[in-house]
Amino acid sequence: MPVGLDVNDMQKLDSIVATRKHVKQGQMLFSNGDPFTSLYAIRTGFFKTCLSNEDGREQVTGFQMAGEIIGLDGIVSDHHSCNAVALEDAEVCVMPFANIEDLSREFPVLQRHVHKVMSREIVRENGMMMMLGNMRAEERLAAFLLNLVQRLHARGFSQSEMILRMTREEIGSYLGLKLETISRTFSKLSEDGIIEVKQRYVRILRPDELKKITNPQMSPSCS
Amino acid sequence: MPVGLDVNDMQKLDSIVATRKHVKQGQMLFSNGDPFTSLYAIRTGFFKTCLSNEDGREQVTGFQMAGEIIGLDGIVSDHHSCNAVALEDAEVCVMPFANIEDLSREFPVLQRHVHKVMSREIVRENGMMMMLGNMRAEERLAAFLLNLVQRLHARGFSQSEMILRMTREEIGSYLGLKLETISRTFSKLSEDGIIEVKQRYVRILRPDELKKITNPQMSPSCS
DNA sequence: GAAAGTCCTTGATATAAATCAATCGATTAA
DNA sequence: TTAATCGATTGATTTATATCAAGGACTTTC
Repeated sequence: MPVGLDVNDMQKLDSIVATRKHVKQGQMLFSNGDPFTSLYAIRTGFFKTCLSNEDGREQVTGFQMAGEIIGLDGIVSDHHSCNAVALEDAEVCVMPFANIEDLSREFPVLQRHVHKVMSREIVRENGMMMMLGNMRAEERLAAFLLNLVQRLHARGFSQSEMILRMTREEIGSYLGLKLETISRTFSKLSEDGIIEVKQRYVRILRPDELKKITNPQMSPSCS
Repeated sequence: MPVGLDVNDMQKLDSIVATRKHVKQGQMLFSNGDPFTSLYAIRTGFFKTCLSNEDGREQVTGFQMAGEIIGLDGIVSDHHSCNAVALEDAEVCVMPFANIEDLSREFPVLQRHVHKVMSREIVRENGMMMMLGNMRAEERLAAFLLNLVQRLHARGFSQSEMILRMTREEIGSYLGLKLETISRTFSKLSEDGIIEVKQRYVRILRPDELKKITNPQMSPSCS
């Protein structure tokens, strides 16, 4: 946080993230209907958030990794409206929302940060609507892989290879496709020499080609 | 606002919504790339927000009516990332976001309200992902009509009939379908005696049947 | 190390929605 | 009033993805 805060101020802000919680792979951090008390900052590990229908259909609404915030869905109704499941053993900071609101009034920089985090989530979901409403399977998977590797790279990992933390079915649910379609699309990208896939391991061999798939109409001179 | 605020406080809060702006049908209130300065509360009229791709594909991300807030997408990057277009002549309150942040620090009730508005939008978009990822055309249109008429009813209009403010193409874009599919699905619901449609006029004849379409797996005893 | 359980891949076929095309109706302009 | 335009409907056909089905590759358990 880039501000002129003194030691006392820093201690107050630290109090937001004072308590931590471990979540084992497969466990839920919170689930639909739970009372909302806190936002969670992921310290380590990997989560999915998902909704389930009355008739059992599941929609994965996001995959979250270290440094990202989950739980924003709970603010509006004081209850969570989705499930947050750890896809690998994880540790989160529990940030009681009452504290966040109190300290936001005292520290404009925190207030601004909270607003940006929420707005970022809105913009991300706007992009998901574009993806789900307009893109073909290959475009969706290409955009998904580029987004994932970019976020991993921002955390110091490779910009070309990764280990997926989720199954084909979960990717499919996120992208509005069936697991078989995800599998076939991986195979297609692999046959085309654009990526290398071995189970959960993915390496991006030709990132430009992958980007071109997400922007199919781009003229060659623009690339 | 249900709080113990004195006259002076009320005047401060009113200052947020001091300036108004008229937007003619077809005009944009803001568009992708515009600097973000304000949120807008719709006083009268009807808007759509939409994203366009590099290659010209358009995704309608929402339809907004009186009392709803648009512009939240701009907070994260200080620039808007979508277009807001008036579908009929409209009037909005211009709410400078700097004022909102200042007064939110002073009035917890306003702070809370801002957080809920943003969270509500996140939850709505979660639901859209479920719709776009998992539902069939008939389910999407049924859910869309029920949502629209419910919001209109909350504003004092009929709970069974409405005039659509948007074209079939715009509905299709919102629901991830083509305009022909929207038209055919309207005709199907009409033939089944569930709704009556004449151009932009829609009347819901059998709301329970419409709800059943959105929850296809519900057993009869649950309805 | 065999068995069981997950997850993934691939093939054959079905299907919902898209696309292409023509017409119709309603509104606006001349 | 007649064009002209825009939006909506409907039909015929195509297509991308889903579905159904079988087998293969890892991983975990005992």
